[in-house]
Amino acid sequence: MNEFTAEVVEIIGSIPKGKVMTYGAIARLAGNPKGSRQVSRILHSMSRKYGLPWHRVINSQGKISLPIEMGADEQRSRLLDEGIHVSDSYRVNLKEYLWVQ
DNA sequence: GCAATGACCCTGG
DNA sequence: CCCAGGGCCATTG
Repeated sequence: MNEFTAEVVEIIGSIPKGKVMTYGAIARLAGNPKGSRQVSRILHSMSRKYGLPWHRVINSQGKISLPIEMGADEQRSRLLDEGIHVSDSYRVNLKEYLWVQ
């Protein structure tokens, strides 16, 4: 596992309950501003293995990016359980829930 | 080695 | 707010 991947895992693991972060922000903090797609891939392949809070990661539009068939509903309910409001159209208010260091 | 593939992002319109 | 187009880049086949 390379430096970037390790950083991404570290950052995602640091997102507190009740907050969310975007793919782009994570990529920037990990040192690769243009690696948002890689972040999604890492999430897809290693979230279970590293016990990462994958549900706290959404896209820059503040929407759940995970396709329905891949578990968007599960992600939505997990966020709701943490007190994060998610609209019927899978949108989250970033102003309110974005995790900024 | 080359082409296709994304849990993306930004800019306009 | 929604849509289209172009850009990005490591992983896959």
